[in-house]
Amino acid sequence: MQLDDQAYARIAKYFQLLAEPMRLKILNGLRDGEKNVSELVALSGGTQANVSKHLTMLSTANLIQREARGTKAYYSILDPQIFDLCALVCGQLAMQMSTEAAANETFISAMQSQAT
Amino acid sequence: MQLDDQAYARIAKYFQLLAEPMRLKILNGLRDGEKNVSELVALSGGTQANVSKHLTMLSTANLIQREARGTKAYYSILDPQIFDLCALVCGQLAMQMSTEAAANETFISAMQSQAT
DNA sequence: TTTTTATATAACTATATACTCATGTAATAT
DNA sequence: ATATTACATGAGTATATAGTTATATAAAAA
Repeated sequence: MQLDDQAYARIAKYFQLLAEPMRLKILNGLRDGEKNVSELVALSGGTQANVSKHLTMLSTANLIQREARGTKAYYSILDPQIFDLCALVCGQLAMQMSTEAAANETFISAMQSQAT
Repeated sequence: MQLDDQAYARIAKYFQLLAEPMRLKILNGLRDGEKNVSELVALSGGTQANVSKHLTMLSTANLIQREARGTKAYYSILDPQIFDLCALVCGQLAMQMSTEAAANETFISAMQSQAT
């Protein structure tokens, strides 16, 4: 696939949105349906200002949707495929970790067999 | 899914690796097999120092593999699933763009029908 | 109308990171 | 031995961004 610089920039910007723990937490919090800002603040453990900023970012990028009802603002996932992305990464990391675990075990038993 | 803070941090770091145009370009350059640094420098249009740094990062994170042969260093993709990630994002962006395009067309035809 | 509740945002700080330039290092060639 | 080629890396700079604090805004309640 041949991509121009603008395409790389766009894809990178998309990944950048997912490259923050707090945003991932927020997105994961929205997995089972819409939540308002206060709920997400409680759920994430972040400050109101910070959560609100992340929500604005995600909303601007059309990853989530905002709907104001009364004094509250409800956010919801726009494209659930985000979770496919996260699942892929999780699988990838799980594999890395199990590989490391296997290496550790090898290392440990090697150490043990060397022990006097 | 309940994830602890460390898990979010790890997933975020993984996405961070994919959140740079130059790294995406390099990874895409490795899609059809191993390449050495000079080849990747030529292909990406970056400087040798910068490409080398990105390669070190990707290699440290076990996204790619390094093999030195003579004075050259050949890099190759370790887990081709990265491309699944990119494909998902590309699909997502394509959809966004077509939505925007549709909106633009609606806008344009609305404008045209208003024209005197 | 005043107060309260819920959310957004501006100003600021601290940190991370992409990049460049210069230099180090190691293998091959002369 | 010296030079060359290929790559890695340290130092320094510029920029982006996550976070905090304080404040603005807007709807609902008193």
